[in-house]
Amino acid sequence: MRYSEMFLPTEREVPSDAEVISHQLMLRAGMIRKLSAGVYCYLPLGYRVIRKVEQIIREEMNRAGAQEVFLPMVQPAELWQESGRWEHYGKELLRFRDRHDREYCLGPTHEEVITDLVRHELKTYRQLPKNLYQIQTKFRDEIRPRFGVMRSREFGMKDAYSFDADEEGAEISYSKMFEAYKRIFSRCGLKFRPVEADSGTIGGSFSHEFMVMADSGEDGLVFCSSCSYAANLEKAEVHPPEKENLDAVEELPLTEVHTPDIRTIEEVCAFLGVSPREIVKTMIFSADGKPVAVLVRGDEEVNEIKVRNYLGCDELELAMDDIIEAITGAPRGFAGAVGLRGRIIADNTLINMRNVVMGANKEDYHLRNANPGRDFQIEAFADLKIARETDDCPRCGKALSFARGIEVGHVFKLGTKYSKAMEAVFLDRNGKEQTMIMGCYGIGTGRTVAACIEQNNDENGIVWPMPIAPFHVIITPVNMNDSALAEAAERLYGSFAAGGFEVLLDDRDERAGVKFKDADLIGIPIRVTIGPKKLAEGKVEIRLRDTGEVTAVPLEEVENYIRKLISGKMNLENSGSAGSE
RNA sequence: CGGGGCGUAGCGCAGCUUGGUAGCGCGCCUGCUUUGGGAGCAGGAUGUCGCAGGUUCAAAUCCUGCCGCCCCGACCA
Repeated sequence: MRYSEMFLPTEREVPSDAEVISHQLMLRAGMIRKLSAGVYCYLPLGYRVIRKVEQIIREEMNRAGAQEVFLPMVQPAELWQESGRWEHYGKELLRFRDRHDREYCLGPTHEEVITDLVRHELKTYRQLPKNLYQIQTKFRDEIRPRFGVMRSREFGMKDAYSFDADEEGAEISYSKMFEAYKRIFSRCGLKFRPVEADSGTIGGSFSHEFMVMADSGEDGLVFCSSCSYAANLEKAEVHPPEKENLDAVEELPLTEVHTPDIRTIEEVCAFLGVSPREIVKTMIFSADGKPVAVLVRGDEEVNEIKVRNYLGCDELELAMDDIIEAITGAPRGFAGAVGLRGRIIADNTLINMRNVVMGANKEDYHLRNANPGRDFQIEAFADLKIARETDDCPRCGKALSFARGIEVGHVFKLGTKYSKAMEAVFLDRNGKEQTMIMGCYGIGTGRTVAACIEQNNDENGIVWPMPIAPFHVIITPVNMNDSALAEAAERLYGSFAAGGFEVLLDDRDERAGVKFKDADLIGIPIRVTIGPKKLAEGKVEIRLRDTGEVTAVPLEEVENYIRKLISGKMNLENSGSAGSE
């Protein structure tokens, strides 16, 4: 490709509305342009990278035995009503009507469509297992799209769906995808980590997220310093403390204390001279419209995902002030368990609580020495808090580490959630009807590219790993008006292209500095600089984008030299964390 | 949806408080010079000042409504 002919509008200034580095660089490098909130155009440079990622995904999915299909983006409401998600998916599902007033939605994911397809065609255990995947544009009407293509409303995704006759088969399908994902992200040159995850609205029993390690990531990650435990912070389990024998601890008399306008934990601590550990925080939630009080220790935070999963509700939100007043009889800031009307559940950390401070359910009053059993009843203790540095690994008890990551892939064991609801059944070898066991497996393609940039950039721009670089090599003659340089560049360009390299020839009539800046910005791994001094010696300079290392190479050796460089940087396929196959 | 902010040339911004018909840098076009890390000089083009209504002799500027975008929160493969 000739730079002079390419649609590659680079920007030297940082766009003001781009927050994260990958978004800034994708805009500056001319990879994407925004059309509307959370909706982006991919320009040639950006789309080349997307296609590289897609190709790696295809190769690995096919290798793992999956077959590519292409499903509709526009989906009829009936299918979603059948699975129950027309009701439960919420406002993220973009719904509309056609000219006949029939209801449709834009596909945010394709479980319904694929299950419908498969139930009509697969009838016997002999036809199972099957794994079908597609690379498709999805639409989710995100409340707040942000970070460019990292969290957009319209986005590219590879989604795969497995159908098995039994649990063992489903297990195998899952682990095949798990291994394929490790290979895919390794080949993309990413530093990543699979973690246990909550399965969210997709549902199912068990899931892993593939997280690209990045400080700008939206997800908190927890992993054990000693064993292999790793989980999304949303999911990270916390072991209950040892149950202590509290018989020796005297239950002191419950006392009401006047605490004028003292609401927060900090204020209560300061006012009463106690530590947050001695306080019980009473959070009032509305679970599918019904109030529930969740108790946690004053120094802990409620993990709403855990609460939602424990209660088995669809919607969970902090209750509005009117609900708080209705069940506590006091304004926000003075809620407590004593005399509270409604369900009360408590985090495990509180199983040994004795003589604690909590709100009095009365404006400007708190209680000292509240005790469960005597003063209030707790329906159940459960793991409901957010894991912290002070918590131990739930598997081995050693210290936990925390990091941030970007979710680029997610594998789910769905079980029979969709196959049951939509009657995807087959006959087993005894002629008996069985429900198919499903799995689903997603990879965000645009997000993978953005995550890659988050990990691979410097002050000058993007630093592409070779396997997904939009071009392998850029040829930069420092002056197009010097015919010797221009001709040498043309000859190299011809031989590189014939040699199968993906090469960009910067034939623009620009000063060397401009070309160097652009080459760095768009992140091409190898730059061949053609300048007058070296050319007079029959040499060109080869500069590596990642290390900045420069080598002078004789013209006749350049092609071989670069061939070796490229294949050397492509070998991520066989590197460390790639799969075990 | 709640809170905050922004909308002026392709991009980044000033002008708005105190109304008088729009400016800077970068980019773009022409010419000359220059040519190894975002060149210099000279000349030039480019604006429904987000939209609609109102106040006024006069509105980018004041008022009202709407739209779009960004940030924080709630939400989320």
